[in-house]
Amino acid sequence: MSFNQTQHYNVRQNSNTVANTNSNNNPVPKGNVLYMGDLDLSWDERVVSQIWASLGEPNVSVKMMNRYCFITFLDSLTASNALLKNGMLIPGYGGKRLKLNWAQASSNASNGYSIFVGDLSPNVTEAQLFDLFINKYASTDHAKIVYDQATGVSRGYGFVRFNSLMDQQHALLEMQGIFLNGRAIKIGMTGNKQGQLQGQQHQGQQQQDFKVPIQSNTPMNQSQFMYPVQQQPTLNHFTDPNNTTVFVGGLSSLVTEDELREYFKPFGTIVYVKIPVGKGCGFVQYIDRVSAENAISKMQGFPIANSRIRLSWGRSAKQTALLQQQLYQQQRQPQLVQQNYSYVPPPMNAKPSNNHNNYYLPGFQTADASSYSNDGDNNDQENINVNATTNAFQRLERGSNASMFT
DNA sequence: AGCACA
Repeated sequence: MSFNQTQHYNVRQNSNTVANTNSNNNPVPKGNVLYMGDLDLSWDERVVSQIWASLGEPNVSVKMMNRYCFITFLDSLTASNALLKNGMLIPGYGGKRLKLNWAQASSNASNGYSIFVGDLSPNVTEAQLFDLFINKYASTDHAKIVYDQATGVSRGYGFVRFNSLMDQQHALLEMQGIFLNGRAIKIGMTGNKQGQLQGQQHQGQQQQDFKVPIQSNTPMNQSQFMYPVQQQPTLNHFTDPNNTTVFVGGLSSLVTEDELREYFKPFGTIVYVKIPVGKGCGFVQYIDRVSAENAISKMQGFPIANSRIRLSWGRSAKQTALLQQQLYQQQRQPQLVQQNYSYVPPPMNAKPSNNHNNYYLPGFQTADASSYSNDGDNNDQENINVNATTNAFQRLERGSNASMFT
């Protein structure tokens, strides 16, 4: 194919450097924005700007993502020239080389919309993960689990990609805490916070993403779902409106509790800050939920010391217990109790639904009682459960952007 | 990709 012919059409004029090489990639130039990858974790916008200044391009704007960023140049000509420096050693930054490419169009859905899926049981396969989502979201198109290069063992997390933004957004809310092979999975946004992938690059390790033809999907009645049945219909720590604790992941061991407090002070009154030793994480509890929500959405990915923090809701045993108590009092009807998590086959007639009543939450039974009510007489319990959870969702949906559920 | 303290 004519890669080598098509790649040169955006070339610069003053190219004494030019010629040769570059027989690789670089398909379609997109305006004046370049992707820059393989960044050192300690680099922030300022550092990257300095690098470009030292390369003779002082007028760039830098948008940091996780380990990569986007550089906007004055015009596409400047960007083209800059791209020629791909692979060049960065002066003064120890063996680091420039890793550059054209940025993808920023508003593209062509790469789909991904979510992070964590806390996976090590034996979960990509096929299983895919099934879990395709059963509920028709636009699911990829599931990928990250494996340790050396051992081949699952690292316990992966990514699921949708073609539809709606599906991604719904999955962020609805799949939180769903059980898969006995574990409550954790859903979060992928690296960048926008909900869209922007600069998807194909580095060397473009592994075998799992892609399942539609007809091979597990039918609903063979789903791998673990349906938790608990004494109480609990809101999980993501959905509990009383939870005001922020979990801080990716925290450098250099950071002290006092420093962490300073970073999180602007968002509201802090009850306490805790950094357990050796865990690489921390906890910040606010006096109210709104402050915590703001902190999570505003500080997501913020660089502290030599790393970027990842924020999520913390777990608060106290609050959960309290809430359970309240709910218990509303509905003192101690039947239908199964002590621990147990396998309950999904409803035979289950189907994807836009109805909140069918959201599968941990400790929450579906509104369709057919699969588990063995006494035939449906009391009010399910309805109470459904309403409590639905209300929680409505509260969440009103004042939230997706990134606070990561 | 990590969830403590009571």
